[in-house]
This record gives sequence, C-alpha cells and structure tokens, in this order.
Amino acid sequence: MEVLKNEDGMFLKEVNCFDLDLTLNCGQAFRWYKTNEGIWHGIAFGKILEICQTDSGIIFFHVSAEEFNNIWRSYFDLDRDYSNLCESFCADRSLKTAVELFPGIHILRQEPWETLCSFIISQNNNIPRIKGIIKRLCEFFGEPLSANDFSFPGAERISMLSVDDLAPIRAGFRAKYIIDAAQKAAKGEIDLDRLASMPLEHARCELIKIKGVGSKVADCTLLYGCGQTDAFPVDVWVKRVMAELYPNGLPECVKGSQGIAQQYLFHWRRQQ
DNA sequence: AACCAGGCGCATA
DNA sequence: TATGCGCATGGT
Repeated sequence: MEVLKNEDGMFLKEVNCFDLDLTLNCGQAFRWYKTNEGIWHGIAFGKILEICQTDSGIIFFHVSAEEFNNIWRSYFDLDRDYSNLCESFCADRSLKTAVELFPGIHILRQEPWETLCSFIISQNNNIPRIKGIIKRLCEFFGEPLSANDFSFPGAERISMLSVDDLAPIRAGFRAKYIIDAAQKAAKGEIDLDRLASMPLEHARCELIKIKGVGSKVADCTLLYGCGQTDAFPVDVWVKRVMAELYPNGLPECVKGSQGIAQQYLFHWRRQQ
C-alpha cells in the first residue's frame, strides 16, 4: 500500500485485499451511505468522510495526512495483512469459498460506545431500520457537523435522557437498554476504553452487565469496536452456518481471527 | 398483509 | 442447562 497526498486529499495506491463496498455494506457499520456518484459518505470519530474506490486506488476526499494516520488508517484496519490471513482461512473448504466470493472485507475499528449502542439497537431488527434509528439518534442528540450531518451522541449525553426523551428515534423496547448502557458507561461503572486491552472473557462479562446486552451484542462490540478479532458473534445467520457446515466447531485455521472469519461467513450466508 | 429482523430478559422445568 | 414467549416497530 502506498499513501500519497494529492489535490483531492489522501490517495491510496496498490491496496491489496480491500473492497470498500463490501466493507461498508456487510452489516458492521450503520452510518454509511453511497451517493449516486459512487462516493461513500459517512461519519465516525466526529468527522465527516467522503471516500471512494476506483481501479487505481482509494481517495479520501479533503483528508490531511495527519487525519488519515490518526483516524482512518485504523478505522479501516489498513495495517493488517488480509492477504495472508485469507490465505490461512483457505485451508478450510467453506471459508475458501466465502473468501473467494467476497474478497476484501475488512473489519472496521469503530468507537466502542457507538458500536455498543448500535448493536443494542440491532437486536431483533433489520438493517434498514437499524440505520434509520441510528440516524435519528444522531439528528436529535448529536452535535451538528454540517447542514445534514451529526456526530454520534456520547454516552454522557444519552445518560441524561429518559425513555420518553428517546421516543422520537422509535427504537421500541430497546430504548431502556440504550439508556442503561449510557448510564453505566458515563458513570464509569463500565470503562469502554479498557475493553480493548482486557482478556476476551473478562471484557464480555463486563458488557453483559448492561441490560439488553447478551453474548451476541457483547461480541459485536468487542469485534467491531475494540479490535478483539477473536470475538465471535453468533447471530441467526452464523448459527445456520455453524449447524450446516461446522457441527463440530470452527476449523483450526481461524484461531485468533474467528471474528474476521465470521464476517466472511456471515456475508456469504446472508447473500444466500 | 403476514412475516420476520445481526437478541435478550424472564419464567418455567 | 435448556426451552419458549413477548417485545416495539416497520421493511419486504
């Protein structure tokens, strides 16, 4: 990968094994929308980003080298060797199929609170509606970043609200869970910033203390928000994959990166 | 117009 | 430990 600065912003050449469409469209992040010009527009870490991928590389519009290195490099997991990783996965017949059908999916490293909150909202819900609820959450309670863009509201802000205050985002029964999570995070009863450096089991136990957070939401938070690549979220789709293809458990070749393998299997199975 | 969605809490055995 | 049910809301 070669990182260059040009008149558009930052330009990445020769990026191996990275597909922006797949990465932003595989159900791990909910604040990205593709414009009809083919440019992805999204918000993370309080920054608006416009990004697109062409045959020649990836353009991060209006981004400085500093912002790229401080935020987006890790957000898009650009320093992990996915070629090598996927090669290991290919020791397993089914994973080989998934990796070859959908090469270039990266696991995003999102903010812990946003990830936790987003996956609380995801339970018993579908992706278009999850995106809608999160959009309204940001519009009502986030900080304006432009005419149409808002930051993801912090746990401190949400912890001040009541279930009734959240009514306009139409989160349904999940509203009380969002507030419990915000209060525990704001009080420091659960330190979200420490989860990344905790042993997986320990971190999972912490998260499960929150009402409405079970093992699935906990594992999604740890995988997509804390960089714990051995967290393995099991939802309905992955449950099907496990029953159909891995009745005796995961293959040895995914050890330490179960979560990344999960993302390939999840996306493959969901595209039936 | 039913069915179901990247689950979880709670009750019951 | 293991099932089963209800949940708010709305996309398909």
